[in-house]
Amino acid sequence: MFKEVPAQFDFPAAEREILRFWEENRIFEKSLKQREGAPIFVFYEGPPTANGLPHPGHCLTRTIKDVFPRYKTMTGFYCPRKGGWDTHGLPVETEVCKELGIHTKQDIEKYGVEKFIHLCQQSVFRYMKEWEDLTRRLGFWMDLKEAYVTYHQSYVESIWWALKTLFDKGLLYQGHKIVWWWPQGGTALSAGEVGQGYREVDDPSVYVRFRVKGQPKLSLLAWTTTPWTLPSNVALAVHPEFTYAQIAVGDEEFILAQDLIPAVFKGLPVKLDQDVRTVRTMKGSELVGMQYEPLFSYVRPEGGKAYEVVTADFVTLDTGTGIVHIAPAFGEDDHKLMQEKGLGFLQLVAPDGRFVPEVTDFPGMFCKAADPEIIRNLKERGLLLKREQYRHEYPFCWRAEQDPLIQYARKSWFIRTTAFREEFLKNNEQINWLPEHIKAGRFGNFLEANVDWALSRERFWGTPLPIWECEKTGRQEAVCSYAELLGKPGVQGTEVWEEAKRANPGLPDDLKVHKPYIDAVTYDSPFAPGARMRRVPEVIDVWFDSGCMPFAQWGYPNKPGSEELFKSRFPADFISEAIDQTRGWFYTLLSISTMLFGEKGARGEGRGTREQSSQNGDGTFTKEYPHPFRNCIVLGLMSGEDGKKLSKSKRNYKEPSYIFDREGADAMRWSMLSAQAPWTGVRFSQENIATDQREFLIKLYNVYSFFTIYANIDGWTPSEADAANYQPSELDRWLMAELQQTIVDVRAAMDRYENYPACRRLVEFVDALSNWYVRRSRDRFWRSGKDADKTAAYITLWRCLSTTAELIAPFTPFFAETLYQNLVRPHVPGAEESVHLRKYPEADPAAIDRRLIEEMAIVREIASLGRAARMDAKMKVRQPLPVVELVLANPEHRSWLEGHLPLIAEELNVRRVEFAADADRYVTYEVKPNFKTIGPKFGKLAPKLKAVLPTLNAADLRRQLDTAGKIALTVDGQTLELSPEDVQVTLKAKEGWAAAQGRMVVVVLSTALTPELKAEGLARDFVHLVQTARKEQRLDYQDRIRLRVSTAEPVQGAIEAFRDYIQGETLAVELLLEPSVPETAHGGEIEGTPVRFSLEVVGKGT
RNA sequence: GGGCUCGUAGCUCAGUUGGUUAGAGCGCGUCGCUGAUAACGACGAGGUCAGAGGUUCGACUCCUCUCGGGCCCA
Repeated sequence: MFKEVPAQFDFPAAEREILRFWEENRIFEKSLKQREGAPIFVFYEGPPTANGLPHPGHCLTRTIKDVFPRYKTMTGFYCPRKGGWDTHGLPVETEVCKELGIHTKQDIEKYGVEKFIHLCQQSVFRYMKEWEDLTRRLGFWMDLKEAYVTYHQSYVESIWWALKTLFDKGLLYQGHKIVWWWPQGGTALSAGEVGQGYREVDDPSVYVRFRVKGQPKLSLLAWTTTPWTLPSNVALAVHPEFTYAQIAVGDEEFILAQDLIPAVFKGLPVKLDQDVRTVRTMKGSELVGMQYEPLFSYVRPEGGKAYEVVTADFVTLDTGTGIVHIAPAFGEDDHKLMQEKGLGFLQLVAPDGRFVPEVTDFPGMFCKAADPEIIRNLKERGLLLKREQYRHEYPFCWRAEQDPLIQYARKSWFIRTTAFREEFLKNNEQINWLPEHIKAGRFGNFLEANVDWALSRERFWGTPLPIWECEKTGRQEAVCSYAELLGKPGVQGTEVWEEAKRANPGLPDDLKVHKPYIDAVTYDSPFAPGARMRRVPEVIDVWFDSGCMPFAQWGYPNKPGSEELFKSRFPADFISEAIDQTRGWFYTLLSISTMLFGEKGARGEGRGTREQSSQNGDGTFTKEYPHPFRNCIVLGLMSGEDGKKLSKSKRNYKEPSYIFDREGADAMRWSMLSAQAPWTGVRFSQENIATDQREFLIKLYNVYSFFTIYANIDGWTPSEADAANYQPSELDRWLMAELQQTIVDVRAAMDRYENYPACRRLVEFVDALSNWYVRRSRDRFWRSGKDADKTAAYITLWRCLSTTAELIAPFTPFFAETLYQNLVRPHVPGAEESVHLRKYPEADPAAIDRRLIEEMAIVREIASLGRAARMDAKMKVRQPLPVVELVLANPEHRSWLEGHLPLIAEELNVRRVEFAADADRYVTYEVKPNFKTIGPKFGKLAPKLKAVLPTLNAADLRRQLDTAGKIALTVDGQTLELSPEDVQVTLKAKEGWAAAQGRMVVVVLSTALTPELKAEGLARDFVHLVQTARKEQRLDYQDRIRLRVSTAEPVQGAIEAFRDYIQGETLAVELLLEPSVPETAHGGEIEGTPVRFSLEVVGKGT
């Protein structure tokens, strides 16, 4: 017996039970264990940060990350899945700040760095439970116990190793450059971080007069959207090739780009044609060296020229005046220009974003907040020409959304990634990106435009930059582990950590490699006698942490045993994250890996051959591209139910747990996997999840339920004996052929990392199973008794469901388990404990009868057309008809169909199916060209051929084709010869028949009814009424009944005539025709004749 | 301003190397079937495949431009 399957299935409850089963029996662990020694399939988990709550978008990520490892495991690979957590950086620091109610860097220092770090460490796993719950409930199999954690000492030391490697090669350097600066946070941010904080804002945009020296009436007009940088102005830039005009307006004169005059004076009370007079025009190059009076003269720039016009190629005519205000402290172009032209430098804003005291008009004001004051000041002094609002994208801190970033000249640490640009591209070229356009598109472009990585952060909770500096000489060296540090001569300061640990024994030891403890550690300088080496104060960009995970997750190379682990699991075969990681994780992984292990890596110049790594003579390790990942699915961003960004506060999505409790995890997974390609930006919708569940899981469930009901009635279970005597019907063979083809197709798609086509194929199969096989086989199961045919049906359906359970296991692991535990495990000796310990189905090519599949497709089309014809003729399916005639477009199909006529007859409820003897009565033929073949063959004649064909006698053409195998005709004076594949013969049903046409066949119904057929129709109607009543009375399937009927002619006669049939169908041991039946009886009517009947149970079972 | 990407039915989405008749599901309407079914089937309405050019015998598909959305960058 199979366990009874309830009519109403509670997916969530079943899933919870299966979760318990998996955990109690350690199925995941076993699935790994049994593949030890098999070829490895390497998966890298991109670490999430657990200090925020997971949302539906993470369900997509985690589903995709789960389905391929599961698939690979079932297909024979060993696929360990080590989890990971990203724990450092600004996201953590800002969360802690919010709780403490503090904001700026000074606040943190006042609060105490040591206490602050402790809070950061404690907050890292704030939502760990939610993440673990989501992971577990979704059925994402992942080793969370052994997860790597980026703040752990071994992880940090791996990063140190990487940084030391780069440092020793001169690839890690300190530079004075313009960085994106977060004033309140007191640190620079990387390109990746800045990119996450852009927002559209209105900024002031001002046109300012720079008075030319010695000519108080003449001004150079410049434009800027950052008035706060004006006090730090050093020069003005013009384009050497543009034409500039000196114009007189009233008693004033201006210099600006000629083409921009209309735009600049727009909105001012100046009529261009009347009030403006051009004094002279000149090339930008002619303005070079012109001196002007500074707007503010708090401090004079140092180190070079100041307050004069220079040329610059970056000047454009898109906006502004064609004259650009240059402040080298606050703009990248400006800074470069300073170096090129030998300009002076002036930085009147302190690192905290406030004006320095020398700026006496606005001392201590936050620079951006001072904009209005500066504008007012300029206006009062007559230096402002015009002021507008300018709407543009401007970056804010990605973690403190109210804080604008500023471009700011600062000394910081950089990685010379630009030296590896070509290598990055070469590596990228070898990666299989899905969708493909990422490679040359977004990611490739990003690599092309590579800039040196701004690595350092002047912050607290991050991997400390492992560089110690000689206090006397300033010379530096890098350290790759705590142990190495302790081995240095004259080490001091470790007691700071030891004391903290003594005072607070609960402190994790990992903290000793963090600030402030690590900062206390100093040692004797090898560069100057008596001097100490002290660590530089910076920590590093958190994104560098995650990019190190291929080796840092193992603690490579410091940790014993890590080398083997790292090298055997490098590179990853598969990773997947959303598209926002293009400049995030995808980049950090690729760039770090290329620099460290690339063919031309920092570790040496050694080369391995393809698919080979080499241990070079100097102990370095390089690897052929691609690495560190071969295949990458880039997911689309998920939006909320309203199509907008997922937003907790807008509540535009249902919590994942809501779906898990309603539709279940499988429904969620299935929807993510089957509804669209994963890189489609998908709109999250509970309704769609429910729909997708109906389309597949519920349909499959119904088949499963059907099977168990009847198998239990007949006491059928799979047995060797039955299998040995398997006599499949044609329908059985067809279903098995479809199943095998499905296996082939699903495997092929999954091998290409294409879950979507794989799912569509499964949907198609389950539809065929449910809507054709089961429907057409219902009678075989319903029949009483047991025979070889019925057994064959059980075997077929059972095999099919069992195999389907295996096929869907990676996609919907819970329901697959439900099926397996009931259908297979108890009934097959030696069956694996779980479907997830099975091998993925392998197709049996011998069972794929392509012709049978095609034939059945035609049969299904005929059935569909027959139903359509009945509909037209208003002839319901219960009414048997004498004959249906088929007219085929392709006579070849006749032999195909001959074996299937009984099936068609039954499906269409007709006595006979015939091929029309006189087809021309019912149809006309049309011969249409097949452009796919005639296009290349005849070129320009093809459309003319199309025009000619309908003018010819189609029946003749068809005959020619039949007899001669070709058609000869003349088009445009040229004789053409058409072969059978050049044309398509189609049919059109003539008016006046109950007929329906398809591409290949016309189905004609005969609607002439004999009294006998009519009576049978009535009898069937009656059966229908009784069956409905049985269902209403909730009778058991096998209950025997006594039927009392009261009706009139012609129904009464029909019932009498078909008494045996009716009793058989309704399981009525007695059928009594009576003048009247009790009031409580069922009532209805058949073709206008009233019928009343009652039924009572007289026996159970057979 | 630049790059990438998307624009197909009321909604959510498919659409294989270009082939002349563009599909599915949901929703809507009509009809039908059902003792596995929270179902199912048939039919119908609903599309200038964002728009304009171009290449081609032939364009939803390839190219160019424009418009609109998204993402990324400046």
